[in-house]
Amino acid sequence: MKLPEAKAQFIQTWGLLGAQWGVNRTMAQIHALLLIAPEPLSAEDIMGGLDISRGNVNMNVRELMNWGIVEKVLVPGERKEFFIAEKDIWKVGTAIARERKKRELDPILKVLLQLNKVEGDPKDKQVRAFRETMQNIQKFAHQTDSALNAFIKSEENWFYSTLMKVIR
Amino acid sequence: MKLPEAKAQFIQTWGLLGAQWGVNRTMAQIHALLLIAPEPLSAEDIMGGLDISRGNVNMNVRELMNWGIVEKVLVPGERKEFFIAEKDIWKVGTAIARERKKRELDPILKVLLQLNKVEGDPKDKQVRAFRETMQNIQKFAHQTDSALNAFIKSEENWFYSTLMKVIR
DNA sequence: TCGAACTTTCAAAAGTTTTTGAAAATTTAT
DNA sequence: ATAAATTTTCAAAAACTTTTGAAAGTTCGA
Repeated sequence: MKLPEAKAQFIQTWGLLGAQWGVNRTMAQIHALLLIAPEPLSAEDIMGGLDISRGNVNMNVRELMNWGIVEKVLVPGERKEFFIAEKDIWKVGTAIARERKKRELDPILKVLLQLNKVEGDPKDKQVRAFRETMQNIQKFAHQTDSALNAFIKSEENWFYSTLMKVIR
Repeated sequence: MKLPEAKAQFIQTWGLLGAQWGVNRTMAQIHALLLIAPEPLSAEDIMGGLDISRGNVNMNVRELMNWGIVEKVLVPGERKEFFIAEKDIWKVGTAIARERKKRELDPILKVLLQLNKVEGDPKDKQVRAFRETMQNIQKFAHQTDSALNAFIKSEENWFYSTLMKVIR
């Protein structure tokens, strides 16, 4: 396989992976394109490289910047804005974990906290069973939360070590 | 909050969480409904409980069974089939991790293996940079893979493991 | 201040996923 | 063997998400 073909393949695979990770496909593809670009790319480069519209580029690049894995750079002598991707894959990984945690785990932790305060006779089997289920889920969610926080904080060798601690 | 309200709230929250985890919302809601049901539920109970069609119930219950977190049970004297959810949340967690790994990580590992075999002059900066990026991603992906495998394999009852942590 | 270069917005169009429900298939009781 | 009960299928409809592209907004140099 030659380089251009390999690049195209990577962009497409990264896009598919992103889609399954709850990242929109185009956003992941833009990230891939920037990740393997030797130079900063302009909005137009991205439009051309992926064959997508200007608005689409704008929207997704903005989101990538929100996630903290792409940034704007200014190229001397150029009026346009250029973009580069974070190349340290660990940082990319932790950024994704952070975003997902924010979107996914934090809200349920909040609701679970409410739900095991459900009113009712503690002698009622139904009430007891419900509370127990909620408490179990809460414990699980908290463990996951701890593991993710440790991951986000750690710079190296994250999940394996944390996970071992939590599971053990 | 009273029990019925709490149940409704839980179903709705679990559904939203599921949606963000790449599980279809209805599938997650059916799982939630079964998780807090004191008795096995029939297809009709689920249709009524969530206000969805028969076909929808059938399809999503089947998928939950594929994931190994819901099973069919027969209630003596009843002709219908009934369903119950796995109540051990740790098992549910590992099932989800297993499915997601299968869908998400395994395919990219396969492609990455191909991609750092890209042909080209090792003196070419472009080729070198590309290979390096691929190798970094591969390393990251492999570590994630190991971590997930450890998580999935750990058969330990999660309750026991938390208990140990609390006691220790 | 003007206008060219560039970026952002957003409503409508295209694409994708999920749901429905009626028909077909299967199972079970008699 | 029959028919009633139940489950499964699947094409079409509905709901949801993403993309487009033209128009509005902004920035910057002269």
